[in-house]
Amino acid sequence: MIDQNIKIAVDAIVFGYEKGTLYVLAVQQRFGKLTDRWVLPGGFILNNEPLLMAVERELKEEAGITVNYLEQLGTFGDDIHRDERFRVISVAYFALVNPKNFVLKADTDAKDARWFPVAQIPKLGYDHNEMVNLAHQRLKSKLTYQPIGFDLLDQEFLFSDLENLYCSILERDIDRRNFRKKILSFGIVTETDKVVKMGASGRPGKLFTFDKTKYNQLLKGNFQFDIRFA
Amino acid sequence: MIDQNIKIAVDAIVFGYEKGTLYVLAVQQRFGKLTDRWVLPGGFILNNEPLLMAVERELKEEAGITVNYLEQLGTFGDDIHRDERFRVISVAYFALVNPKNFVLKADTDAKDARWFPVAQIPKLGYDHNEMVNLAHQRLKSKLTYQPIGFDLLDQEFLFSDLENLYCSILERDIDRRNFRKKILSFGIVTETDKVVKMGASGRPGKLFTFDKTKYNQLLKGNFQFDIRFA
DNA sequence: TAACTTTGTGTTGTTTTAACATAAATTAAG
DNA sequence: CTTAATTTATGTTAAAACAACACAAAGTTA
Repeated sequence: MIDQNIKIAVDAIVFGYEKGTLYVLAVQQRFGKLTDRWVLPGGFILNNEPLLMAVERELKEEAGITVNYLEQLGTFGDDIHRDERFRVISVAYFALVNPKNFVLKADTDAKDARWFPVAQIPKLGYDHNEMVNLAHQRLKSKLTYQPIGFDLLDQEFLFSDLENLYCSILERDIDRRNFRKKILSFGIVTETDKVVKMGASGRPGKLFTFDKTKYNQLLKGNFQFDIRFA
Repeated sequence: MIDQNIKIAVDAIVFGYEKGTLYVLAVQQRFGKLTDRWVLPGGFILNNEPLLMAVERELKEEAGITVNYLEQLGTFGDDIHRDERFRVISVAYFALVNPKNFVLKADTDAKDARWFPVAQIPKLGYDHNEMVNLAHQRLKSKLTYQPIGFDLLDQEFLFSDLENLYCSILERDIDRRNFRKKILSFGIVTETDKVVKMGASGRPGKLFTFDKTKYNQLLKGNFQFDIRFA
């Protein structure tokens, strides 16, 4: 009665940030015709597996990572001949992770797994470059109205780390003083009593943490996280 | 090799607005076990049919309408037993239409098609109530940062229509004077020379139109449509 | 012709934002 | 050990945006 020959896959665009550079995770295919080419981590879902679980499983299998943040990005299925064997519709997920927390390991399915700077992503298989672009846009816009930047940083961070993250992802200058004032005014970032001397010279800075509990409380009221200025 | 027994469907949450009330389109199932129950318009996609095209086709078939605005909302597939026969994953689309432009007709697949006020949506089949809720939220938030309200109105409208639309969808009072000032300041709404006497008494009002061309021009710069105030 | 209804417009105080400079704590170099 | 360099930390001010508010104009109804 219903004659559909379509398979469903999930793919993940995993962003990592380190020292001023934004990275995307890609894996090298081990199986199939086009072995060796780079693609986003992902794969077919199992019959009884929820979509989110499928993404998490694939990330574990192909790169050995667990993410800090994960949300659905969108479903790509109009490229009807993206796979030669049958039509594939892929549900793409957008993920954030702190690369420091993991050593990438290409486990089961992937031959290799690597971080590529977003500015230098190779030609990927399928419509994956398109997905990365969409995800990148999403990241940029979400950064301004949701406190997801913290999911890319260490739990304890210097204010300058946060500031640099915003600058480099949004690709523009931010006034350090206004930025700090604004962020602190929300009351969702708290100062620890730890002081750390970064890299080389300069005055040591205090470490800060993101207070998620406080943020969730505020959300119940009509608080709006919002960072946008020149 | 890949043993997937999953079917893919599309569903649409179609919003219509008329005289202060926001409506959602639902259709009554004609086929299947659970005949007569209300669901969102939608259905299985064809093997070679792009997702968007599938939605458009279903809307045509089940209700005889074409929409003004259509975008992907999200993919719902975790409710593994939503259909008894096999797992169904559904890509939901969010659509806006002006109900005046169409007479609903339940064509091929549906027994009936009706507008339900969002405040009084019956229990729908599958996870469709959940979809409606998500879409409703999306509508509310998009209204503030994208000029999609116009897709719910006539091409020529009174300022009070626009204002009432915002008030009723966002469910709050808006200062008429500040609202008008703000909208006009964008320069994307132009005054026609037509004057119309609404309903009964009161001073006649000028008709306005949304200048989409101008809006697209502005978008190329760094214009941001944004309406949010008390 | 008076009361009512709806459209149309301007001002003002308050808040938010943008722009900007200097002091404090440390390291590196001479 | 003194000076230069580097990084953190902090406050002020002018300009812009926002919120709150009231009254005149054009028509209809009683």
